[in-house]
Amino acid sequence: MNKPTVVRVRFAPSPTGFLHIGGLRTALFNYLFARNNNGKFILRIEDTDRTRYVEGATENLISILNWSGLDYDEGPYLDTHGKIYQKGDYGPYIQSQRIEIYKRYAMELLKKGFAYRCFCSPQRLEEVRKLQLLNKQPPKYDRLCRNLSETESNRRAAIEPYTIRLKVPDEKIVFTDIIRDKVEFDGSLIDDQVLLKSDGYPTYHLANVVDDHLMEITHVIRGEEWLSSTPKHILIYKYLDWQPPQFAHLPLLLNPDRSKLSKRSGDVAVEEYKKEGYLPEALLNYVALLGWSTEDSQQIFTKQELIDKFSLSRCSKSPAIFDKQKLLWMNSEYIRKTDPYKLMEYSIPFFVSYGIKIDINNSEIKEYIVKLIQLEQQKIKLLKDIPYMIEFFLKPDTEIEYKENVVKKYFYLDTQKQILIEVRDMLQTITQFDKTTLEHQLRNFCSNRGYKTTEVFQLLRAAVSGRSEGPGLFDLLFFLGKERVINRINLVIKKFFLNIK
RNA sequence: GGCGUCAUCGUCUAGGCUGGUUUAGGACGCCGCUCUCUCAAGGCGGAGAUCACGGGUUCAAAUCCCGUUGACGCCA
Repeated sequence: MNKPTVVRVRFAPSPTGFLHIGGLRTALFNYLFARNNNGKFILRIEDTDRTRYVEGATENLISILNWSGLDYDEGPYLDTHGKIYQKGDYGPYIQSQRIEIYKRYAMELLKKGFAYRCFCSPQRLEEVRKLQLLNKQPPKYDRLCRNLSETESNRRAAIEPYTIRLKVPDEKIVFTDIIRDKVEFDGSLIDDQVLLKSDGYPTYHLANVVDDHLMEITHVIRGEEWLSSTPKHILIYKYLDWQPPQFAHLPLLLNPDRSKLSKRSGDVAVEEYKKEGYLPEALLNYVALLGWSTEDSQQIFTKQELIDKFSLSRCSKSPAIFDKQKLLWMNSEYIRKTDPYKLMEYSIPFFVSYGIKIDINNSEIKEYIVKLIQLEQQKIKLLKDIPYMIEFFLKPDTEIEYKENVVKKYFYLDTQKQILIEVRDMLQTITQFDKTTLEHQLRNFCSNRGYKTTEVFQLLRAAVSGRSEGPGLFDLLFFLGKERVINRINLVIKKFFLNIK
């Protein structure tokens, strides 16, 4: 009886820093594939390369993955105190806690004759490599230790450090990739990969294969940079008598200069996008379109649509450049559709870093901010922009910043002063200080006195906000309130027109 | 250096398997007009791709085949 095969996929990052945009895309595709197939999505931490380990990187990875909304079914999680705990029947999910397992399989390979001990020193390896490069040969281990007799190998193992290498046969290794179809490699050209390092730690290749098997991973969905090492993995499966999973190698994500997306050029840390005020849904939606598309070229997807419509067969093979402009557009699309109350909540940390203190226990001020956000919602591209866009509603009248170009343009003519005085006096008489009344009165004011609306409205805007752009004037005045409006006009008259007759 | 992968507007891509319905479709960006108290958003329109190149198969190729080139990745 075959048990029904449940789709199981994993995202297996190395904790070497922050979660990378490329990593997020890989995680997303795994997530979508799992959810689409009613399968399991697993997080595994591949931290066996101790030289690249960064303190706190695992916690970081988990928390940013959490922020992105890609929930997984098994793996390490963070508790409320930020401590790691693990959940799932296939654990531990952190490779550094599985070292003995890898050792065991390395030994099995050794025993079966599919691997061998290599006693070559790093210095000798380096010399061999140099010589090969000099002769324009591909740098590759010369297999010196491959033919050591068993007794010789055992004898030296007792007294010398050694690594364990895979015996790569001189034959063609062919496999079918879901995205790329048939891929063929010549075994005679592949290096005898080190599986177990002299310190007893496994290399990526061994640990990865062992875990994928033990965790019953059915589909390996990863970046194209792993395509060339796949034949080695296939070999390990074969030698251990295991059924290999199906492979799908995603096209690479590139910098605008067409190099592999890297930390060196541009922002690649998901953390950075969070800090800039991108919504996770927008980031995910954008990244989903890098290497995947629907036939009708749909651009905006809900998460559920993404899950329902996703399929590996619609993934493209060619690499994609990460285009920040389009991401920005998509983010504003999402912000426009987000509930203003949520936007208010999301924007609080951005107010803090902007230097505006908001009393989060004061529901009145929060309501007010929600209204203000609503006024500008169409224009917000990043959450980061919110404080700047509405700060003049929140600052005391005396702290309004008057832009230089505004002062030059609006606060220097005698007629402008006159208009301000007249408008102020007119506004003073309005008892119903609401939008419709304001609009009605201001338009009447203009037509009665023969002023152009643009002239008066922009002048008023400048006087109360210090800017030449912003929300509609009547909204602006209404949400400021009569008292502050009058006060600000007076302040401007005093401050800028004092020297004018 | 070897091996591998890829190749449609500046960018993301549809179409390619099952050749003609494609004067190659959509999205971002760009430009213009419009709406308008401003900035956006919206509406309308525009520019932008000899489908990398060369050869073949065919009445017909972006689509099938072969080769070349380029880009990128991996191996240290």
